[in-house]
Amino acid sequence: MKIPPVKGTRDFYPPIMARRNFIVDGWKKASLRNGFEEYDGPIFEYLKMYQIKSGDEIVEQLFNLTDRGDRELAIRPEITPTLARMVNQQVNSLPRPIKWFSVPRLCRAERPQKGRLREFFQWNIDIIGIDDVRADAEVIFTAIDYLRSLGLTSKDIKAKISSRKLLSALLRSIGIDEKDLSAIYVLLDKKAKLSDEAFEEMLTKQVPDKVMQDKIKHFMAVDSVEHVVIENDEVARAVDEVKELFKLLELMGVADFCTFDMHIVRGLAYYTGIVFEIHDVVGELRAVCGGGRFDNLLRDFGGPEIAATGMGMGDCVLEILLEQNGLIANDLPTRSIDYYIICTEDLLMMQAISLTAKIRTAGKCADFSYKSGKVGKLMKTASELKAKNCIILGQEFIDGQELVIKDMQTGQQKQEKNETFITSL
RNA sequence: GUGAGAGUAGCUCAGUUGGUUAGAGCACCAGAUUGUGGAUCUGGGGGUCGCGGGUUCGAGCCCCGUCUUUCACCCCA
Repeated sequence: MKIPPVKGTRDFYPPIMARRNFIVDGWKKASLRNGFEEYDGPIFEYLKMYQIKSGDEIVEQLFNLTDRGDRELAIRPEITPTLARMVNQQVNSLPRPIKWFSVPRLCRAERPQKGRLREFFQWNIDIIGIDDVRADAEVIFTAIDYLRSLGLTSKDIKAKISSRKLLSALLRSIGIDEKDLSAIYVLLDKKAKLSDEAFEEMLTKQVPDKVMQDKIKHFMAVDSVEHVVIENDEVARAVDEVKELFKLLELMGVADFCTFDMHIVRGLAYYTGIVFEIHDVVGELRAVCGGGRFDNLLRDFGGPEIAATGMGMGDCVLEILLEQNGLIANDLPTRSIDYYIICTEDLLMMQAISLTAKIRTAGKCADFSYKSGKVGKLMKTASELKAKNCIILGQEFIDGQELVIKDMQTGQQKQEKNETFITSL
């Protein structure tokens, strides 16, 4: 019986696995050089954990199960709740700031489409315990640092940055009620995807007052934080914070990657301050990454009120972006063989295996051919395996324990006593 | 969950108005090649034409259903 792969999943054959490792290794390196420590949690959690922030609708988007003890569980669709749980558990003993990263495998039962699958990897970095835009700046910098290290430039990608605090202050300054804010956030978040007419219509439904509508459209059209009209102290403070953030990003040398964009709202309710998304400049892909400040998260998961900011970057959109820009090879090496051992006759096979084992024991990568025979054919195999060196056991070995060692790059070969070679490793 | 396109060898695809035993390139295996590598040539293996049903004397081709996939919508942590 032939069983097909499950919808929305990927099989990582060695060449594809090499690409995944290229991405994941880059994430880990970027995290570590920016001062983050790695953590991970279980691949499933209580279903309830994901309902706290997102409500019951989210259950349809989750892979959930009931275990034999009747526990309602779900495969993790994100790692932030796990992070909140883990930090809360040890909150009094963890040194601040907590700068943690993770590259979890996540599952969401959504319909697959371009840049979105049902199982994927997502790089998460979070800074907990710092109520200051310096932390937001560092999160944004780290994301850009990674993308830049792969060869993407400010002509390819932009970090669009805004502030929930600013938006909230502006909306309230024109008389929007606190309880209507989240509905308007959702609408504004969609604006880029809607036609002007459709947006107009939805806005009218949400905010019937024509004067208020115009005010919203007016401040949403602002293209620089410098041009925000200071309505009151609260707006002024929010503006100052955004200005400070841009100053820091300038200082960190990534200002050309960053732009202020009022339309970045993020659908998620839990953001409380700076929010940002990184997009391809062409704008045909969904966001490469998104994040922001969520100062209430730990409290919402039963912990103390501690400031937090972070971001997530999925591998699907990123891979498309890298592919489009020719920044990820499709023939990345799947292994690296230092020595490939071949022998011309079957009676040397035992010696070949013994030699291979000795090289491996010495810490070098070695492999041997299961077949003895024609040197030309076996060498072709060595070549296909991209072995750095090929060691031939033949007449020279029979006559005097001599190995023929060929450098596959230069084509030069030398002869060496078996014992001498092994001790030199 | 809604809508549209696609599905033929491991991969990329041909396949005539429906007509005998379904093809090519690449990949794989072997030989040419009895001690020196990415080439060339020759040969070989590999298919329930996604699956199920229907129309027909006859279906890879037409119709229906279903699964998968691609793209868009909903959603997007």
